[in-house]
Amino acid sequence: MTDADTQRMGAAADANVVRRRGTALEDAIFAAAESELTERGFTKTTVKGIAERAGTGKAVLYRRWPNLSELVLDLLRRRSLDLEVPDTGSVRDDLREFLMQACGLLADLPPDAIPGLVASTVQNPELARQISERIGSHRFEDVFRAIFERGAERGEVRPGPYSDRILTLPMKLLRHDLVMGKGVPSHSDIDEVVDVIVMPLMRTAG
Amino acid sequence: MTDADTQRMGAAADANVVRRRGTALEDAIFAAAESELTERGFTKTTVKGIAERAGTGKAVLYRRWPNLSELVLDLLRRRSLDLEVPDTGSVRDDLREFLMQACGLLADLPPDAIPGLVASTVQNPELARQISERIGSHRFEDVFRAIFERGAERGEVRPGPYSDRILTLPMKLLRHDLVMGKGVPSHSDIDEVVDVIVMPLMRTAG
DNA sequence: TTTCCTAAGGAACCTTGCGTCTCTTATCGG
DNA sequence: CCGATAAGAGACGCAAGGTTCCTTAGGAAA
Repeated sequence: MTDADTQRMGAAADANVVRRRGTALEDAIFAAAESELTERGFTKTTVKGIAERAGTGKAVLYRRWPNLSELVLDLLRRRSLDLEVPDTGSVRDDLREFLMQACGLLADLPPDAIPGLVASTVQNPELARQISERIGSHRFEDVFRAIFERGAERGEVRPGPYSDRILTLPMKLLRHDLVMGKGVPSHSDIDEVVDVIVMPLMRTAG
Repeated sequence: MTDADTQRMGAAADANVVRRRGTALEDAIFAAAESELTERGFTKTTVKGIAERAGTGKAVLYRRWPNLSELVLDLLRRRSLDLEVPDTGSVRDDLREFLMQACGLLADLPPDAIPGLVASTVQNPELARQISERIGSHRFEDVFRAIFERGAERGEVRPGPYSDRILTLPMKLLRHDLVMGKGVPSHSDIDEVVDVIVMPLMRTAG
């Protein structure tokens, strides 16, 4: 009986051994991934680190995800994108409310997470699309359109139709700071974007 | 005499051996780096690949740069930032001209280069600052201010002063796409940013 | 309860690239 | 010519990505 055999038998006899399956295991993996990302950043996070933290083996992770980036992408997928469309009676307040919600979705990601994900998946158009979607892309346009159209009916802003450039403007400005490593936009950042750029632009006759 | 000894002596006797020093060597390294980046993308480019392509050893690269990211950053540094301030007589054309120049500096980088660089350096504030600068940052504000002030004198746009939010707007929008892995903005991207966002905003009474 | 199937968990393995070190010697300047 | 230095080549250690193999816990069905 070799040392390895002894070790295996030892493990098998260990009363604390508890194997998880399915959802419970995946929850543990996701929780471990979030912690590793927060503590180490995306660039320094490893599959091994997540596996160990989740109390499992690398092979278990690779049975589910082909690589780290797709695991992290799945982590983003779990966050609800069902944001509420604010209806405060004022375009300005609707925008501020919604942008705060949207930015809050990514508040706990380390600054290198988005650029790191983008860099590692840019060659794969489908993954690139999913990332773009997860961090707020085309879905958000519908919300902004609804806010502007409602405001146009109240005479607050110019009437539509609104081009993609307009509908993507607010998120692009805030996301720019996020992906450039400046961290999550603050409330005053959001206020400035709305008050200095978006509202003046939307009031013009165009 | 071992095989390794024979090999070394063989190399020493090789009439084609030409060692480069200083600038000539660095030029060869930068040229190799550009080619590797173009062919493989940032994520797949290796120090080894660049060294081999430059006909030198890894240690030579590490004598100059602590890692690949700083080599690539130095590559960006070599590109002149002395962009001309256009004076076409029209704000719109000045903007388009300048933005085309600015974007042209990065035209040959693969789409994962900027996000990759950002991700790998975000934890280092000084490097992050330099990258931000290389892909168009605070220096450009002066150019935009000059263009707008000239236009205001002609009555084309509203008068100053112009906040940072205004002065950073065009580059942020283009840079957003760049960092999101969309590649270098096209001329029509630039036209849209100018015509749909910047000019209407700058014409408003504010 | 027993049986069977399957995936969990652990460990070993291979490859690749980062980064380092050593040694020979080409190159340049004095 | 001589001396100093960095180029070039190769070896090395380590870590992480990804893979494979084996034991066995866990769940479902009989």
